[in-house]
Amino acid sequence: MLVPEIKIEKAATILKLLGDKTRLTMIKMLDSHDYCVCEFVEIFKVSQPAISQHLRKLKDVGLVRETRKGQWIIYSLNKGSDDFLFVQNLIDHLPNQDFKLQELEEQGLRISCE
Amino acid sequence: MLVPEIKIEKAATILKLLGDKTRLTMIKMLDSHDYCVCEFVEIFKVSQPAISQHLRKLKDVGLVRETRKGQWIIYSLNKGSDDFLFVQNLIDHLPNQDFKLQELEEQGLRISCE
DNA sequence: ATATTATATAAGCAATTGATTATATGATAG
DNA sequence: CTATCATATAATCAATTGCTTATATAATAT
Repeated sequence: MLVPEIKIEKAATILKLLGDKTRLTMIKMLDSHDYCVCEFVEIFKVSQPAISQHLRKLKDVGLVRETRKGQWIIYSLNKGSDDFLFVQNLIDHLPNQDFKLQELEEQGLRISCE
Repeated sequence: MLVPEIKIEKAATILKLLGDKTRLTMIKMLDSHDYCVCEFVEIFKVSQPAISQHLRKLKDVGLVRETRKGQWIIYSLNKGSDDFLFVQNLIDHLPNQDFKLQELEEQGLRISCE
């Protein structure tokens, strides 16, 4: 056994969650650094509730954590998750999404939650 | 870049497909050896059309191949797929499912397509 | 040819999903 | 205390999903 095992049911649950372009991109983005909800809203061009609902699903399975910072809530990868390695190995195959952050900065929207 | 990259969209499509317990188990099983449709029907306790539909989805994204062998159709992993490494790395985290084959053999159902 | 077996496709349906709008909660600023 | 800003939750809805049954296709056996 080369890698720690994850139960099929749990793996299917995680993969179903990541089988959505928005959530998969979020997770890849969070691999580089943390983001607040309002930044995701700008980036994905969907409503704030839609973003909150995606983040809630990711939080419910333990893939992300939230930290309040004043009026903002910052989301980060939960690297302590039992299944983190599974997810990490997976997102290592995906192209870096830092250009999204750059786009945000060019629009002056990054500063909003600092 | 440590591993070949896969586009976010393609990755999400594959992960959505594998985010189903039946299909994820099928792919893991096929990592050990090939199966015919009728064996999957016995193993998963769902209708034959349900199995055919799962296999069709896996075939449509290129993860499996089919080979006719008389009246049976044998499915196998498509190791030539561009995304095979992505899938392989993923299923390496899953527990072996060979016990399902053993159950089949104990019921005398394995021999049916030989 | 006809019957049988294996598989695929079509149609229908209940459950789930991902979005929206409306509203509630919670923190900060005046 | 009240207004504002950030986020979460609730309600709703159209689209998608995964199953079923019915039927079609394709190969084998008699």
